[in-house]
Amino acid sequence: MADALSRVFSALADPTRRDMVARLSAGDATVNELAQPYDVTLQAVSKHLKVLESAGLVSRSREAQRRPVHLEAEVFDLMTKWLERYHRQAEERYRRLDDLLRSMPDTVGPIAVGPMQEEPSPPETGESK
Amino acid sequence: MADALSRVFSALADPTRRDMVARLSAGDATVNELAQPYDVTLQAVSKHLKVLESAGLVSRSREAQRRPVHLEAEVFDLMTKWLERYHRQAEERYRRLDDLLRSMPDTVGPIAVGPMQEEPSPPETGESK
DNA sequence: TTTGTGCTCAACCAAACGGTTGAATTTGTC
DNA sequence: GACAAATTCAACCGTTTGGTTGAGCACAAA
Repeated sequence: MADALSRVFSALADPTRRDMVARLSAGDATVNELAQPYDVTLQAVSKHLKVLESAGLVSRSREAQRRPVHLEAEVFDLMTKWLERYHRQAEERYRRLDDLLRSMPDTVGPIAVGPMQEEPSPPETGESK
Repeated sequence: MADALSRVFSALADPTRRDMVARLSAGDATVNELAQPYDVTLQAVSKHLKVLESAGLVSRSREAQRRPVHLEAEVFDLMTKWLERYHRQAEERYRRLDDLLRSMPDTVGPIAVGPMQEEPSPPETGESK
C-alpha cells in the first residue's frame, strides 16, 4: 500500500474514524462499544478499525471474544512533525518577507516572491510495512 | 462535500499533494513550475491544486495567463488543534493511569481501564462551505 | 456438545479518486 | 486578427473506498 504518512492522513480523513480516535483518547473500548453510536453495521466499524490499525493509530489485543481497541499516541508525532515543519517554514518565510519589505519602505513589490528554488522538498518520510 | 477537517486531511493523504505543499512553503509557484518534477499531465496537477484549494490549503491569484499558487498557512492550525487535543488527552490519560498504578504497588491490574465513559466526543469541528 | 456472543472474512455495489486525452478559455504578442 | 502560452473544463476509465448482506470462526456458558 501507500507510505506511512499517507495512511495516517487518509485514515483521519473520515469523520467517523476521527470520532473513534477522539473517543479512544478517553480510554480503550471494544468493537461493540465503539460501534454503538453510529448508524452502520458492525462490519463497517470493523473495517474502519482495520484502516486505523494499518495506519498505526490503534492496536488491538485479545481478551476472550472481545478485541479491545487501544489508541497508539506515538503515530501522532509523525503527523505533528510533518505539520510543524511546513507550518513553521511558511511562517518563517512570511516573516522574512515582511522584514525585507519593511527594510525598503518605498518599493512597489509585485505579487510573488519569485520563481521557486530548486528541490526544496525533503525525501518525503520513508516507507514501512 | 465533506466537512472542513475531512477535506484537509484527505487533501494531505496524497504524497504528490504533500510534496506540493512542501515546495510551496518555500514560496509561491505557477502550475507549470509545480508540475515540472512529476511524471503526470498538467491536467492532473491542476486537479491536485483544486483539491488543495477546496481544502483551503492554497489560494490562487491571477497574473496574466499564469495562476500563481500560494500556501495558506492558517488552515494548518485547524489540524494542529485537532491533533493536539486528542494527542494530549491520550497522553494525559496514560500519565494518570501510570500514577494510579504507581500509587497501589501490589495490584495485578487486568488489561483495560474499564468501559468507556459516555459521550466523550465533542461535536466534531463545525462545517463550512 | 449445543448454543450464544463478539467479531472477521468474502462477495458485492455505488460513489469517489487519480489519472488520461481532447477541446475550450484567457491573456500577451506578432 | 492570428497565434502561442498557461491553464481549466469535460468525458472517460480502472481502482479504491465505505457501505451492505451473509457466512464463518473463536471463545464462554449451558
